[in-house]
Amino acid sequence: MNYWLFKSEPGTFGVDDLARAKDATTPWDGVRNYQVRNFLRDAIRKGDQGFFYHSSCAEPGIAGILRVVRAGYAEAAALDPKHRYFDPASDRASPRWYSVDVRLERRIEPVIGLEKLRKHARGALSEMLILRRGNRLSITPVTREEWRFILSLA
DNA sequence: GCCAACGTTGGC
DNA sequence: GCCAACGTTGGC
Repeated sequence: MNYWLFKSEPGTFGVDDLARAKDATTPWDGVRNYQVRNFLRDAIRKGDQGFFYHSSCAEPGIAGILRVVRAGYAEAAALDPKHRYFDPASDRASPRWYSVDVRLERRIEPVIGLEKLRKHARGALSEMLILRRGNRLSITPVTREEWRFILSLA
């Protein structure tokens, strides 16, 4: 089983939105970066866990724990001409974009803030991609050690 | 294949 | 709103 960090802006879609969704489950869609697309298509498996990270907001940080309940499949939004994520270059036979389904396992309250994570940027979290300057990937891998360490901060 | 311009991201 | 960093685009 692998661990990931899923990043989203709560103003667009945050933990509260996921909690309200049916079965607290949603397709993680809208990814338009090829490196992250490859994670969705090839690496993220059913049963994997992830942190739900809130970015571009008043309190950036980890706000919940997710479970992947469906592995990568062709992103539906890219195939829907009426959807804002529609991409005419994607089709069902050879999809360009992928999504996985995630379910909210639990919230983390209070949020484990970015500030708190940074305190360990030279220690246990020295390899943490989210702490790297300029990192823009919306999904990043998390090691088992990082996962456990961060949970201990909660 | 290069690279400048542009758009997006995300912390502050 | 600002700015740094990065990915993508498109002319050449």
